Parts: sequence; structure tokens; C-alpha cells
Amino acid sequence: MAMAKAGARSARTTGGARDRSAATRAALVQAAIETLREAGFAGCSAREVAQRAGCNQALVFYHFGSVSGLLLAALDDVSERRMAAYRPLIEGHGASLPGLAAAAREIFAEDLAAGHVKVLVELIAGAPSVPGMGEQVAERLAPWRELAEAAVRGAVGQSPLATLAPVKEIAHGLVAGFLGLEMLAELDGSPAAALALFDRFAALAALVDQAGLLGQQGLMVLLARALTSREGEGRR
Amino acid sequence: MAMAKAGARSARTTGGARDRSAATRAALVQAAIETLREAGFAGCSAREVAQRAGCNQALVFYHFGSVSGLLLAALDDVSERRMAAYRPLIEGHGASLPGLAAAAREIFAEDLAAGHVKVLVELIAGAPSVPGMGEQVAERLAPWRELAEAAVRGAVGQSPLATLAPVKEIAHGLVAGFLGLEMLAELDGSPAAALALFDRFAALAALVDQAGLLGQQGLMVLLARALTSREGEGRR
DNA sequence: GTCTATACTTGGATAGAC
DNA sequence: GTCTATCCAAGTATAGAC
Repeated sequence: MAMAKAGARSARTTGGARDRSAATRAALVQAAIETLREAGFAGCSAREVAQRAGCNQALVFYHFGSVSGLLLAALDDVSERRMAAYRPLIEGHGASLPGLAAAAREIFAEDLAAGHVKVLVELIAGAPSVPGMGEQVAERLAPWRELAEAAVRGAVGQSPLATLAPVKEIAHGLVAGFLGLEMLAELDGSPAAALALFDRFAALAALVDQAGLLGQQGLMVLLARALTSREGEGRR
Repeated sequence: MAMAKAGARSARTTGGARDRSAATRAALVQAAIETLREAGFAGCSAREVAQRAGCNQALVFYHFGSVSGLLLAALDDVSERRMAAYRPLIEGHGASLPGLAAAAREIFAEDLAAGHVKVLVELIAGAPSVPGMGEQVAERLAPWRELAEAAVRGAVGQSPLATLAPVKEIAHGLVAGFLGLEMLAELDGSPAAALALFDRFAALAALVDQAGLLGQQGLMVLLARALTSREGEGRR
């Protein structure tokens, strides 16, 4: 998928030329991420990005066809690298809710610092100005949503919590939360509030995990009782 | 605050001229909202907006000084009108958690349909491309965050839930959730997933409210016990 | 593959007529 | 207050030299 544009390169280039080409592409992609982060989608002109990459503006069009092509390649790059980093994290600790919370916190702190979620946010927000881009961005977001779903399923799939809401819904909320927290962190100029919320989530997860001792015999029964008994509802 | 730019109008204009001026300003603001919604921040040129408003491009600069000035005025307009609509909703039903959930659902459904949250999302995302705009947007978001905080305080302030997380944190998460759900709804081309999540939230709120019968004597004791008793932790 | 040069378009912003 | 006309800056994209 990241190689979708590789055809732009001749199949017979020499090794050195290929290296240089790859280096240029990589530099442009990195510069695009940086520009998206610092100047937003609206600040991402071919000239601006090329300048940061230390190369010529025309190379954006040679390698990626258009500015939006470059931005999508940047999203691919971030996605691929981050996905590779997160999957083991989630598959490792993800069997428990506290593990998921801790993993999510680490991931998010790292991504806030590196601006990875910002790339996504900017592309989602900027997409409507480029015909057809919304679908392209949605395609690239899909694996993330699946990863979130898998993480939630692994963490609460067989616990009583799963009966409170479908895994898909919880995952949707999680992804939305990531995006929203990123925007607020950007606006506030600080990720503190977002990280505090994650810490709180981790603490609550630990609490629920211990309450999980109650399991079907405890927590669930309690909730079920609350759901069914409607007689004493005079609470003001 | 919405009158900040009123000085652009002479103090001695005739009644008719003032009406026309106000109408033009209003048309531009409405067109800006519509453009932000359909083409995003990056698609909001003075020419594009003016065309939708059915007036001349130069009037953007006459009335608002700059394109970003117009966009901020659009945000002011949305904020003011929506705030007026929500405050009674929240103050009316907000004394209970289910009331808050129901109110939030109504608000959000309306705003999704009208694109009000989109305006905010686009301005937050687009802000980094205009020097100083981030602060302006943050200022305008502040009342919303306070409203969310007041709503949360009113709904869970004296309930056992409030001891699980500070009201400020919950409110921060709520606002982030609104923003993130808006982005996903936009990308999906459908608010269904967001609304389903709100419905779930409302259902859980009703559940918690009924569990609130347990109050300090029930739910809290349970949670406290889970927090302190660590001896039987052999749960696999 | 990369550069320079350039054609063309769009956008921000202002001057001046009405 | 609104419009036309216009200037200028910035952006996309391509052609052609190296």
C-alpha cells in the first residue's frame, strides 16, 4: 500500500539513483508530517513542504503527483510505523483492561509528542477541500479502527463490561476520544489534560479489574438488579 | 463580543443603510458557516464565501478585515446561538445524569445535522496556518468548556460518580468526545455511530441513576472494597 | 532524478467610482 | 456600503535543461 506510487520510478534505475530517489521521497514525507503538524493542512503547500525537505518544489509532483498525494503518503507512513509499534503493545498487555489502559496511555503520549494523531486530524479536517480525499482518508483510518476494536475486544470481550455496550461502539468512542483529545491538546498547547484523563482511565480500569473478582456473580448481578427493580425510584 | 467589529460601521449611518449592512454581514457569516461545513477551512477563500453569500468579495475585507476575521465571526455566531439554545436544556434536565445524557443527545443530533460542531473542528484544525488564530479560537471555545463543566457538575456533582474523577476531567473528555465524534461522522458520511454511542450513554446513565439508589451505602462501598481488598487477586 | 524557468490560476487585499 | 478594477503574492503544475 505504501508502495502504490513506486511505479513512478523506472524499473531499471541504478542502485545509487534509487537510493537517492528513496531518500528524497522519505524527506518529502517527513517534511509533510512536520508541516502538517506545525502549519496544518491549509499551510501545506508544495513549496512549503519542499523547502523543509531541502529539495525542489517540482519533486512533490514528480514523486507524488499532487500535494494531496504527498499528504496521503505521509498518512500511510505514519500509519504503517505506528501500527507496527502498537500492535505488539496491545497484543502483549491487552488481555486485561488495566493493560489496555496503560498501553493506550503510552501510545497516546508518544503520539502527542510526535504529532502522529495531528496528521490524521489535519487530513480528516482538510479532506473536504479536495474531491475524493475523504474516502482516501477513511480507507487509511480503517485499520486503526479495527485495531481499536481488537484491543477493546481483547480487554473487555469476555468481561461483564462487554454486556454494557457492543465492542464496536466502545471502539468508536475510543477513536473519537483520541482525535478530540489531540485537538484540545493542540489548542491548549499542552497534552496535560489529555494525559490526566488517560491516567484516570487507567486507575478506573484497575478498579474495575479488581471489581472483576465479583464477576458475573457480583457486578453484573448488581447492575441487573438496578436495571430491573424500578419500585423504589423516589430518589430526588 | 459579537459586536467587536461593529466599529467598522459609521455611527451616523441611516436606518436603511444599517439594515443592509447588517444583512450583508449576516449573509457573509451564514455563507462562511456553510462553506466551512462543505469545503472545510482550506476551502474558505474570500471569493468562495462571498459567492455563496451573493455579494462581492471585497465586502469580506470591508466588514471583517480578513478572511480569518470572518471565520471567527462565524464561530461567534454559532457559539452565541447554540449557547442560548443549550443553556436552558442543560439547566432544565441537567439535575440528573439521564437528563444530561438525553439533553446531550438532542444537542448533538441537532448540531451534527446543522454542522455547528464542524465549524469548531475546522477552525481548530485550520488555526495553525494563521498566526495568532489558535488563541482566538481557544477563547471562543472556553465558554463551551465551562458549559460542559457546569452540566457535568449539575448531573454528577453530588453523586458517588463524582468521586471517581474530577468534574473538570470528565468535562474535558466530553468536549473531546464531541469533537472526535463530529470528525468521524463527517468521514463516515453518517452520524449513526455517534448517535448510537449517545443512546448507549443515555441508557447507561439511566442504569447508574437507578443504581444511585445504592448511593454511598451501595455502589461506593462496593468500589471502595474493590479498591482496598487485594488479597484474592488470582484472577486469570 | 533533480533542477530552473515559466505558464497559469487562485487568493488576499486595496483604491476609487458609484 | 457596495461594486469594479486591479495589484501582488502564493500556489499548482509542467517543460525542458542538466
